[in-house]
Amino acid sequence: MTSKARRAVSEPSPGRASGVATIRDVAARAGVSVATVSRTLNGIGPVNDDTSKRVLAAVRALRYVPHAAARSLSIRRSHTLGVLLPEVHGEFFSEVIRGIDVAARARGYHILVSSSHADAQEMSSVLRALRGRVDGLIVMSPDVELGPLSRALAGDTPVVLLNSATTARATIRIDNYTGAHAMTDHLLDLGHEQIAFITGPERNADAAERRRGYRAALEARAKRLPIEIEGDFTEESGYRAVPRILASKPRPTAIFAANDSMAIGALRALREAAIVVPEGMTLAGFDDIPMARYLTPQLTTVGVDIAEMGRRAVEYLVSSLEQSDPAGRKHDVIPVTLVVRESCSAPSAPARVPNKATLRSRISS
Amino acid sequence: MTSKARRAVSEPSPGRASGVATIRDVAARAGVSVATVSRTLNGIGPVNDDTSKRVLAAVRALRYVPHAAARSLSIRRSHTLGVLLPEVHGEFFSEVIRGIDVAARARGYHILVSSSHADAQEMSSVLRALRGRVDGLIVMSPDVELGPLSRALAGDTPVVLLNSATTARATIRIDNYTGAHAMTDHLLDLGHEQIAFITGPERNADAAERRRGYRAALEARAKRLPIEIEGDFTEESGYRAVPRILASKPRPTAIFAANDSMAIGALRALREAAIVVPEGMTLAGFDDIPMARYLTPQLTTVGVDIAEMGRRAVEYLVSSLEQSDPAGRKHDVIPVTLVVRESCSAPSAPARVPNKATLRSRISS
DNA sequence: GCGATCAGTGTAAACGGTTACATACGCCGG
DNA sequence: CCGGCGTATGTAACCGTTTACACTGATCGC
Repeated sequence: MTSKARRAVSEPSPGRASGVATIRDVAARAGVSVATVSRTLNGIGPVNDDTSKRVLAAVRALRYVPHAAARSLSIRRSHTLGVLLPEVHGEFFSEVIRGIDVAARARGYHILVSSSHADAQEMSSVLRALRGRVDGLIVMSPDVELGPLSRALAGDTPVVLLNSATTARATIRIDNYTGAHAMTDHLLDLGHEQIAFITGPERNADAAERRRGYRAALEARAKRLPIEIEGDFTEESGYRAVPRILASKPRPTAIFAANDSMAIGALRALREAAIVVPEGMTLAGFDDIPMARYLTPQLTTVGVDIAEMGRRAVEYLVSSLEQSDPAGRKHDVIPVTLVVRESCSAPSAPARVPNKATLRSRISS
Repeated sequence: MTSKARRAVSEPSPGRASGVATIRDVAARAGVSVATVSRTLNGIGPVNDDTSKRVLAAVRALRYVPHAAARSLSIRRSHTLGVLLPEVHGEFFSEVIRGIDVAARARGYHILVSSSHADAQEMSSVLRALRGRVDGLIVMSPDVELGPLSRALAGDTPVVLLNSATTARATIRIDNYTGAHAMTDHLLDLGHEQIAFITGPERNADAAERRRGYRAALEARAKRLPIEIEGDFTEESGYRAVPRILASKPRPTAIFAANDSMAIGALRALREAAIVVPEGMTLAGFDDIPMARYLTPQLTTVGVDIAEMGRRAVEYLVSSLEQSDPAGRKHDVIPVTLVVRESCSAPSAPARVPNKATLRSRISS
């Protein structure tokens, strides 16, 4: 039994020699049991007023702070939410995190962030490493297929998916279809007949929905066929799309890019081609990233309340975590707004934007 | 002893009835002890080849994933880094996180992010809640005083401060002084004699250094007194600064804003006053946020490699964590670059930017 | 032929909390 | 006077890992 001496058994480190105080040190100092300390600190069960005071005094004296890992192990809850993001799209990203963070902290949760996951392989491995670390997950993976993801999820961890095309789990997504439809309608209303659309990446769920909205609007109102140029959500691809758009005949009078980054690229290309926006070409984007209103001309686009998406994700997760009520699969849709600025006008006519002010209209149900 | 029956003692849940497999389940299935499983999985100590195979097979069969909290408790290490950020400055924020995240994952660490801390009070409480959850901290708090912060830090947790004015801990900061000095020199070189400076918030460390650089450059080269207008890093404050600048006499021919956001605000105000940049007024910023190159005219500014700052923070933290060598207090400075674009020219002369291309020059040592 | 060394494994004590159950006491109604 | 109940507290099992130490054979040098 010599091994028992490895640590002076329960001896509450008299000289504060070792690192940090534990609940046992506090108990010893307050002259009570660890149970009482725990009860006092967590406000559970009846504790005498005097006792409680002594405990709290000991806590302060020892600068005691409970050890989160120990607590997690015991109560089987980490009060932490995992946030998995794909390759980051700049501004979008920080907004999502901010929304999630604020909502989470308000509910007493921390967030563990992991971004830039190239492939499903890497994502699974991160997912695995998260067991025992998080109580729930917020996963944004518009590109990645869900097969590997589902397999990596033990199944007992609640998950909410952001902008994913699936019904297998709870999802929260942007109303891409309605947004794209409304923007296309707006352009049609202005009198444009040839509206080119720069698409997003092939396998991206958001991109697919936006294209669907564009096509549906065209089909419903005009007899024109869609004019689609391939893009991949990068500014560069927007830039490259322009020559091909200008070459198509009849030449389009409006360009609708599936996201703002591509619209920015297109704007650059148009400027280099000495085409003035909106007089020579109308241009619209999607997302309303902060930069959109700083462009010259200010970009007409579809506005998305990104922080709201994060907020709702947390809300759903926490409530399904704290009530044993499973809350079922929820499929929440974030409404979008049409944000009309300077970059659109009637074909071959000057811009007609009231007072240069931004005009926002809610378009989702 | 009836209480012992609370759980069938060590019985490895035969029907997988309970939640998830533990190391004991794996051990039972492989016909070995938990120690052997642990050794196999961690590659520590000698394990027979056959045994190891059996263990791994059991792991796969049971879809066993080690429980992070239990592991943390035992090895007293969470392999997680805490990242505390102040009220978020949009783009800056996402870059820092990305830099940190990528570097951390490369070294096998996770990151726990907490942003938007209004006051020191709130920050301390978060700091406290992090004990047992993180092995080290990256804290960015240019405004907050370090008193409360230091007190909240138990002292045993390694910390690296980002952009803080202190020598009490390891710090990594941007070379604000040199950057501001170089930009002021640049404007002087162009021939400007009256250069107005829009300051940052009173108690912000970055802001103070930038002002110091501006003043030093003026003092060294010109006989002119500094012209300083108060700002607070928000776009709005940049906007409001312009009328006051235009009113001062002799009227300045150049504006140097202590960050890009304020420069953007100033640009808007100048446009509304029908003053063309750079012909009617030269304008410069600081940070080189992504938006800077999309403005019209593109903004001349001081470039900072933000992700690099995150990377170095992780590097320092991890190395001081893994070697018992404390590595001492390190004070690292991130070099900056002068990014010359369209928004600056000689007074009352057209812009003279070579080919409209961006010109970057490293200016820190 | 024998102690020393070493590979391979098991046992059980930590890690620092929570909490079911037991205990002790005071007070109540009958 | 006694069973019952509520309050306040202590004891120790448990959460799921890691790892110091003990143990068993086999191999080796001399």
